[in-house]
Amino acid sequence: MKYAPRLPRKFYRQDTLHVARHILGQRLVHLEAGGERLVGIISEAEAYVGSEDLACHARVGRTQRNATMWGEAGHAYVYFTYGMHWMLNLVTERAGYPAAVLLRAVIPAEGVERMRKRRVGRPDAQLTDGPAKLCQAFGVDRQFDGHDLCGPAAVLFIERGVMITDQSVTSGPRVGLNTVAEPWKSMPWRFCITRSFAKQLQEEIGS
DNA sequence: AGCACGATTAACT
DNA sequence: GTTAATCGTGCTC
Repeated sequence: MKYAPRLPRKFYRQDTLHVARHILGQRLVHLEAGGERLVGIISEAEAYVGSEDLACHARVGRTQRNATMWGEAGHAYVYFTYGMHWMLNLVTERAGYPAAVLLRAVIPAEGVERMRKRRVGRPDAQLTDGPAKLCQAFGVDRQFDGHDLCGPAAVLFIERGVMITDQSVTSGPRVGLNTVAEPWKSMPWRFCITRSFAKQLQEEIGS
């Protein structure tokens, strides 16, 4: 069995908005310790760009929690919020500049049984359709903060997937920024695959 | 040492 | 539509 190539570090070094837009259609992969291979096609992502962006964790400066965002591109920034949820981000741009892309949803493609086990009682459509849900389904938590997605030992990384044309992408304001000041609250830095194209992808996976 | 809150979710009305 | 759950984090005292 031959797998698609993994996205190289130079991909993550690009402008964060570009990465957020072009991560759509790529494949999030977790090679579990037990040998299981989990894959999801990325269908929604958001950009968080620098200390000036008042929605970005970097707004408070560098802390122990957000330090990974200041590091080299191509690493995972995983943080804990709301007392119970983990969030997975991909660090972007140059080292020393804090920016990342939040993965908000994927379409399950491989290892669905494992995801169902981690998300007991949920219908398949709700296995990975939220940033905390996909972390739960993929078993992503604190231990992956700082994980090198591009290193030879990576067990969490992004594989090349399908190209998504502009007509199959929507963008809009980021989600959950209730107390964030303008203009940051309304910047259209959230990117989604359209419903119809997502449906098409799901049918291809199912067949 | 104490406190308010969050890049959410699930279960309500 | 609203709200409780639940705790690490960063800020204040």
